[in-house]
Amino acid sequence: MAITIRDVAKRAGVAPSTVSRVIADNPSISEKTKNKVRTVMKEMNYFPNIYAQGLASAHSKTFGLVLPLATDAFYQNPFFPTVLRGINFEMAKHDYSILLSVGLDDDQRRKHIEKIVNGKQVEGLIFLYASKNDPLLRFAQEVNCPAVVIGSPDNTKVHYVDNDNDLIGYQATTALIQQGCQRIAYIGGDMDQFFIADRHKGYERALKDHSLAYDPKHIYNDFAFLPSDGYNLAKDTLDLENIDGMVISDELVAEGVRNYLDTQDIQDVHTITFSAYHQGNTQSMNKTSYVNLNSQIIGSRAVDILFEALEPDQASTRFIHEYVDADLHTT
Amino acid sequence: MAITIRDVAKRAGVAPSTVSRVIADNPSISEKTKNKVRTVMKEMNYFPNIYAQGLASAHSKTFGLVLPLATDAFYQNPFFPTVLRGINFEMAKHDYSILLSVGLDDDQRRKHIEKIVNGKQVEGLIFLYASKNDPLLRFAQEVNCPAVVIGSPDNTKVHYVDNDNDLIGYQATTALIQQGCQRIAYIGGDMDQFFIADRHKGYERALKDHSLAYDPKHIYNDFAFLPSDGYNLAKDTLDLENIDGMVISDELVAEGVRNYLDTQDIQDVHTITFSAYHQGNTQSMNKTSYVNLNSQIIGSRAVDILFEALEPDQASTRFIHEYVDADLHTT
DNA sequence: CTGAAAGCGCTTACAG
DNA sequence: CTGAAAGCGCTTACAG
Repeated sequence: MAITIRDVAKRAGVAPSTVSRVIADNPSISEKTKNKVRTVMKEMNYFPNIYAQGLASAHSKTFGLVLPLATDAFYQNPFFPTVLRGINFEMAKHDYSILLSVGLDDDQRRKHIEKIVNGKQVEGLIFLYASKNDPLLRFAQEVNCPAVVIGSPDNTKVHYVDNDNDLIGYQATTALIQQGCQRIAYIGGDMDQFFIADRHKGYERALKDHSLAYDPKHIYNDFAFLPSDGYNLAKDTLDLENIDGMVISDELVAEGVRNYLDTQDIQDVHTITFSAYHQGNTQSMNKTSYVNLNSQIIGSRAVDILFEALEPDQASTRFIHEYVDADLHTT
Repeated sequence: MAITIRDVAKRAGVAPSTVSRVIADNPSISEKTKNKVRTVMKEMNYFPNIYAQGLASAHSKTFGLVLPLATDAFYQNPFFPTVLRGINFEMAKHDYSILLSVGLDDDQRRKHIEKIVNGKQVEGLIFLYASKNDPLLRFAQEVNCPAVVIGSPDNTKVHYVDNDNDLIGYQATTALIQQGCQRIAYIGGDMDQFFIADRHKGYERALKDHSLAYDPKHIYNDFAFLPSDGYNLAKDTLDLENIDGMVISDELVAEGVRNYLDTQDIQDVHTITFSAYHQGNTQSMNKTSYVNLNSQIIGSRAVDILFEALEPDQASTRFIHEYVDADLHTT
């Protein structure tokens, strides 16, 4: 049917094994032979059968990407495409592919992962979220499948990459304090999300270090991560009279809040948020600061770590916990 | 190394070919044998090697999912996770996997697709977008790779699924007219996007059919699809004095527009938009209508069509162009 | 209803 | 620097 390595070999006047080595760019093959074989491959429009390569070499050259449930607000956030871009960038370098693992419920997702991991369709897993007591992550650990989490899971026996959310919460809050804010609110969201809770910790510590009182009334949670929610939050819930600064964990929420402030022409409230990807077009507005999370870098680092984890020469089991630097942009 | 079909066969006291047939649930194997073999497979925690299956059977059991460039505003829209949910739902039924094809530029994306298609890593492609003169789509056609587009491409020689955007543009506009609107604006966005242009056509036709004048001043384009843009559009650009209804193509933009209207307490302007997935929590507001696009169904239909296209018994080449019904919800 | 055998298209020691 | 041979772990006619 399809054209195979034998066909190429025959036409090029070499052995199939030689063609195979040319595909792998094996240094023991002479440039002359390589050129000849490559020319023939082009002529015949030859492409190696990936499944045959995978079976023979025991390398599928693909990673599984584990996404949250498809209903998750996660997908609305620029974080997702940005980190995906980073992952893709790094995988392309290594000529690896991404197999998606979604699923309508945990059971379905687990079965799928079980199948692709045990069935050797993937060499490793990238978790695009960190959640409490994740059964899928536990499974990966049980079967000893190399895995890296993007985020900070409640489980240290796994590789992960993240921003240092405690630190950036601290930095963001400190930035507002240095701009003169005294009554700073923390607009979190779901405190069950580790990054929300960690940034909150940093916020709290920053207040303390600068001798400002921590006031539970200034902590806002329990709303979804959508701009309309930010807008409505500002309109209906925030006690704007008693706030001169806000640390807003989610950038879409921050956008909604700013829209409201603009509408009401409220000019004396500073805001700072955390941005996966800073679009050039955003005019740097007055009293509007942000922390660039460099999420694309998080994605590529995750891939790098997975490749490291795949190296067989690691004497000991160790887990890489890496924090990607974020940069503060104040106005 | 890993446990294979031979190990299972030995332990179960049958031939490897029998085990293979049990895996495939081949009806020619007795229930008794099936049970015995299945028990052993469980005991030994056996999972078939997917690459070996794929190589031997010439079925990779995976489809490639072609995404737009990672920078695309597309990812911000609920359409993406919703359609992904539909795709996943349908693929899970058939026990198929999804291989992602992203890429930082067209060249990289094309090379990757070339590799996975020619290398038999995927049996078909699902395009999650329709764009003008898409080189990737053209490539799929050239190599005769089964493909289905989600959206309406400028190319009829391919399968596709979409809403009937002309029709729903018509229906949405008519709904506003029936609610008494006379000066209806069309908030589109990028007229290069086929769905924006098609809904606009329907809008224009509805006006005509109801003897309302088409006024170019009422057509708004050239802004991005983000809620903040909707808000700012309403604030700075829209001529709200002369508008009593708006057909807003993008639901996030619509959200921004409504936020602005609420703020200004403008109550006499109807809006209607198109929604990929209607969240239950949205209180049905006054003069706020929507068209449910049933995007999840679009996703599952795309998968079904791809499976149909894979059937070898199709005598003639034919292309399926399917429109998924949308439902109008007025207030 | 089941088994023995060939084959899918590669890679990789091994030998030279 | 290159080739012959075995093997990766399955599936699938073919035969009985």
